[in-house]
This record gives sequence, structure tokens and C-alpha cells, in this order.
Amino acid sequence: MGASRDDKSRNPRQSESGAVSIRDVAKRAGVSIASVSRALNSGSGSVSKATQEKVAAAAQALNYRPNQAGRALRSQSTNTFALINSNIQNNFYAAIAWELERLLSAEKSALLVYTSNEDAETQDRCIEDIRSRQVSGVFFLCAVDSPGLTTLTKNDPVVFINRRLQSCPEISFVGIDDEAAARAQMRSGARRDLRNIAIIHGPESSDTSARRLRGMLDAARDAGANIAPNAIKEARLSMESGYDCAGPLLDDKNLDAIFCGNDQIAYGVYRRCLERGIAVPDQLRIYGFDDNPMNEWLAPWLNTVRVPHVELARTAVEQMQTLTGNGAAREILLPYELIQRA
Amino acid sequence: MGASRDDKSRNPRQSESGAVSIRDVAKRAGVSIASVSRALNSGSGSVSKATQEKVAAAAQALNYRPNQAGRALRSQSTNTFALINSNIQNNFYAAIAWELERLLSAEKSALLVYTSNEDAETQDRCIEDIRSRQVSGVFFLCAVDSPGLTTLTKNDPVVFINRRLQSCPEISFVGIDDEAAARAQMRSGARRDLRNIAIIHGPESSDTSARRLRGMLDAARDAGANIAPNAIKEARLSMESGYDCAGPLLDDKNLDAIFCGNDQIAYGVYRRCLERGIAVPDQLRIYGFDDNPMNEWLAPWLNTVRVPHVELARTAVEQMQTLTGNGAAREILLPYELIQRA
DNA sequence: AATCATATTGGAAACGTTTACAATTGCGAG
DNA sequence: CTCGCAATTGTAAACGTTTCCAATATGATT
Repeated sequence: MGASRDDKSRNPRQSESGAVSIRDVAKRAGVSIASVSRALNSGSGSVSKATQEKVAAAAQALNYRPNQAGRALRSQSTNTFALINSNIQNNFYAAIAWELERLLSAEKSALLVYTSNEDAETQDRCIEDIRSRQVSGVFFLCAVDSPGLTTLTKNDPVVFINRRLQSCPEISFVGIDDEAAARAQMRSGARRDLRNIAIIHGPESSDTSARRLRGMLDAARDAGANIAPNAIKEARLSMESGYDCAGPLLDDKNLDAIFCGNDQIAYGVYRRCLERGIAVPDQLRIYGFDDNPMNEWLAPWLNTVRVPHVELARTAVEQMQTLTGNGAAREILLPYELIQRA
Repeated sequence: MGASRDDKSRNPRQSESGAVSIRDVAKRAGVSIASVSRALNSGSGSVSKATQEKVAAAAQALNYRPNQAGRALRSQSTNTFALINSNIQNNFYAAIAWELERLLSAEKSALLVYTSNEDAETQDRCIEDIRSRQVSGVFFLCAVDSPGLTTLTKNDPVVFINRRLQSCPEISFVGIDDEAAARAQMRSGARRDLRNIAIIHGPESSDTSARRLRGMLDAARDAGANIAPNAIKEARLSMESGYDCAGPLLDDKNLDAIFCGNDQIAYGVYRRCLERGIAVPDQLRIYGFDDNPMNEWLAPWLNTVRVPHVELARTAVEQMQTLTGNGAAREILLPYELIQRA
């Protein structure tokens, strides 16, 4: 039976598609495909040492690699995870993505990377695609609210990194206590006697940005800092937006410091200062948030809050493993660190 | 037959696995799975308008997404590409990755991202994984020589971006004329009368770095520039390595400029200058290569060569499409631009 | 009204795995 | 020598698609 099937559907040497399948290995090793599968996965049911060796030799000789599509179809598990990133150009996010990839590849898993650009519609397109690819889990690096998210979180393990969504309180989250960190940073500024300050915060629609703003305002009030009525501005989380917002603020010659919702915004502020001939940090201090790994090299003028991106990624992967093992969703806050460079 | 099969293997409402399959759609629409497939793909063989609508409605109602594993298994084509990046933390590379993702997602394809860290063994592990995932094509962003590469290039469409390999002359390449660009940059430095110069080039094992070095030396000789015997150093393509190499060079107080193999190296040099109290660009000019998109914001002191990363990605995707359509491998050089900031 | 061409449809096979189940083997004990 | 048990192996079904082929419905032409 099996033989006749083989005879008519297989070429003598190898499959016509060019790819070598488990069948080819079985034939060469002189065993059944079931044995090949068992030998290679050494999972359910054991094989004799002789078979094990024959199969290994045949697989080696044919340069066989199991077809993941077949495996995924049968076992309902692609070893594939997805990352939806808001903006891979932000080096801080890229560093997290890189760490995720590193950790996952150590577990024989691969990472599909998507970019949402903080846009709900784009994010939903990514989610659509992900849902059809039967991924094992999805990481969000700065998620935004979008209709498709509900369906996804219902069916797949999801971990939010760095930003959670109020609309998804039951979803795992790994980040820092943004409000406390912002408060601590503002207090540290107050201790340096930076009295006249401005704030350029991220979109209030972002939970993270909102918390950071709350913390800043809270601590500023406590410290009795001076914030002019129009010295609190909302920006998008980009350099351009920081640049735009900084313009009017810099007219105030008494300004001591600008506190920014993240480092990208701070970069924009910096450039505006350069153009205006304002010396940083001598005339004006700039505070950011995240601590982009490049700061150490390129932004010695930047004070910021270090979000531990390596640990963030590690913890996110651990939590993902918990979820795929049917563990409970958790909210995990990691320690942050104030970085005062100038 | 079909009915009895359905009766015993399907729940009345939906598949027990939670995922809705083409069968569920077919049942709800009251047509065969073949018709559903045809209606949704509108490919081989047409369907009547009535069926089309019934299927669309059912798919919509059940929130159906075709299972890519099944599709891939049958049609031997995952709409998935892989990118092996040498170092995603380099913003210049991240920008290319981002652009690739953007272009591919517009074609309903996804991108698996790997990081090789310029390490042959790591790259081979990535290639192993890729080979088992039946990807439609592989992009390399700065490939290194490795044993697995030969097998891969034999079986899958491959496009090299930014760096080619002498060992793979038949593989498509998209980049710039590095030697000419380096020559032009060095000449532009000579015209500014930067006579005493040093060079920190990338690894000579990298074709790109070697070409850049050749161009620099060539133009420096023509211009009669002064290069002290120990003022040509080989670095890895990292900020740390640039920092290390810069140390000894900066002892020469007459130095006018340092030309670096890429921007990362230049960042390391910059930091060393800061620490030594050397004013950039007043006392020393720094030249890099690539033009990291963040330079505009953070490195106004950096002269560099802009490699058109958006066009690079676009051209790479186009060439990949050519390859998958059985077109010929090509070597494509795009125009570069000298950026003189300081 | 009967016939034929054409447009649609459904049945079934195939893609490459994993795994439940049955069959076979080897081997020691009765 | 036979029996039974454990270890190993093979057979076949199933995962969700796409697509070939045959069957049916539709509509036009005689």
C-alpha cells in the first residue's frame, strides 16, 4: 500500500519540488515516516538506538529540514511570535525588539516584526495578518486602542510592553511605574533648583504619557515650581513634534528646564536650542524619558529616566511563556533609574 | 459522506479549537469549501455573484481568517520574507528594516527579522531556521560569509543590501558605489584643506568597508594628504570600537580630521573627543558614512555620506519581486549624497 | 422541446507533518 | 515450546488549504 503510493507520487531521487521531505528521509533510512518524526523530535514514544542513528544519518545526508508549514498545520503551533512596534526607528524600541529576537531565537522561535506607527488602522491591519498566521503569541511595544485588539486578546496570548491600554485591563503588561518615575525625576530637578520649567508631554491618549504627565505635575506642584500657563504642551512622540513644541517655549528667557515625555521629544528640543543658540545644558537643562541606548554616545546633555530595556524584554518573554503555559496575566513593574548627565 | 464526516468531527457551532476554518464558512454559506476558497481568492475559476456574496457574508459573520499554515502547505508559498540584519541597534539599519516591513506589508507579506551580529555562526543558525520556514525570500542587511549561505542562495531568492559578499558574486545586490563615495568624500575634505587626517575603517573582511577604505586611501594619496603611519586603524562597526580606536589618534594635536568607516564609529570618536575636551568641529572634523537618520537631530557636527536608505529598501523589494518572478540577479548601485554639516 | 455550449459548483486529492492505534518484534518465564 | 509482556515500528487519519476534474445547472440555439 504505502509502497504503491510512493511509486506513483515520488521520483526515485528526490521530491520534484526540490525540497526534501520526511518521506525522503524515511525512504533513505529504510524506516517509516512515523519513526523519522519520532526520531527527530524524540518526543512521544521512543525509538531504538539503531533507528535513531539511521534517521540522523539520512537526515544529515539529505540536508533535511522539517517543513514548518506541515508541522504547524498538524500540531497547531508555529514557533512564531509577533511584535507590533509603534516605531522601530526609535532606538529604544529597536533595542527591545533586538533583545526579544535574541531571546526567542534561543528557544527556536522566530519573530515577525510589524510597525503600527501609533495608528489604529495600521495596527488592525497588522493584527489581521497576525491572526491568519497562527502565531504563538503577540508582543505589543506601545499599543494603541483599535477595534481588532479585542478579538486578538481574546484568542491569543498578548503581552504589552512599555505601554498598557486602559481598555485592556486583563492583559499582561511589563513596564515601569511611569508616574513614580516622572515624580522622582521632577523632584530631582527641583533639588537642583530648576524653578522655571516647561513640560512637553506625549499624547494623553497614551496611558504611559498620561501617567508621566501626572507624575510631573504632581511633583512640580509639591516643589512649588513655576510653570507658565502655556508652558505645558502636548506632542506626538517624535523628534519633529518636540522641535515644533519647543519653538514658542524658548521665547521665555528665564526658563531653567524643559521636561519631555520621552527622549525623542527631547532630541527635537535640543535641535531647536542649537538653532536658537541656546547653550545646553548651561542655559537650559533638558530632561527626557526612556534612555535611548545612544544617549550615552550622542546626548551627554540629556537627563533622563532609564527604562531597563533588556530586563523589559526578558520579563516580557518570561511572561509570554507563562501565558502559553496557561498561566495568569500579570502586570509587572520593573525598577527604573534616574540618569543625570548634565 | 461529507456530511457524516462533518457530523462526527465538527461541533455544531464552531470548531472545538476555537479557530474558524473554511469548513465553518462553507457550512454557514451553504456551499462547498471549494467555492469558499474560490470566492475568497477570486483566483482560478470564477464564482457566481450570489455565491460570492453568501461567502463574503458568512466569512464576515464568523470573522474568518484563512489559516496560513494550511495555505502555505498546499500552495507552497508563505507570504513571508526574512531579513537577517547584522545589528538592528544601528538606526540606519533599523530604518531600512522599517521600510522593508512597510513595503512588504503593503503586499500582504510579513517579515521575519533576525539578527546576526556579524557573526557567521549566528547567521547560520538564522539560516537554518529560515530554511525550515519556507520563506519566499531572504534579505541580508550586511551579510557575513558563512557555510550555510551557499545552500540558502542555491534554494531561495536572496538579496544583499548594503554589503555584498565576494564569495557570492551571483547574488543580487543593492547598495551604493562605496569606493567612489569614499573617494568623493575624501576629496571634499581635501578641498577644505584638511591636510592631517586619520582613518578608522571597518573590518577589511567586509567588502563594503574594504571598498570605502580603498576609496579613502586613493583620494588621500591624490590630494597629497598627510596620514601618519599609525593613523589608519581598523575597527569593528560599533561605537565602542570607534571610541577605542580614537584614543591614540587624538594624541596628535595637529590632526585636522578623522574619516570613519561608518557613523557608529564616528559616534565613538565624538565621545572620545568630548572626554578629551577637543572641540568638534572647531578643532577636529569628523567624517562618517551612511547618514543615520538621527544625525539630523543629534549629530550636527557630523559630515557623512548619505546612503539613500528608503530607496535601498524599495529597490531591494523590487529586485526580490524580480527574483521570485524568475528574473535575473542584478547588482544595483544607487546614487549617494555628500552631507557636510560642519 | 430538445440539444448543446458554457458557467458554476462539489468531490476529492494533495501539500508535510504528528500521533493514536494496531501490528510486529524480541525475549524471558512458565 | 509456548505464552505473554514490553519495546519498537508501521499504518492511517487529521490539520486547513487549493485546485483538478467531473458533475450539475443555466441559458441560448436549433
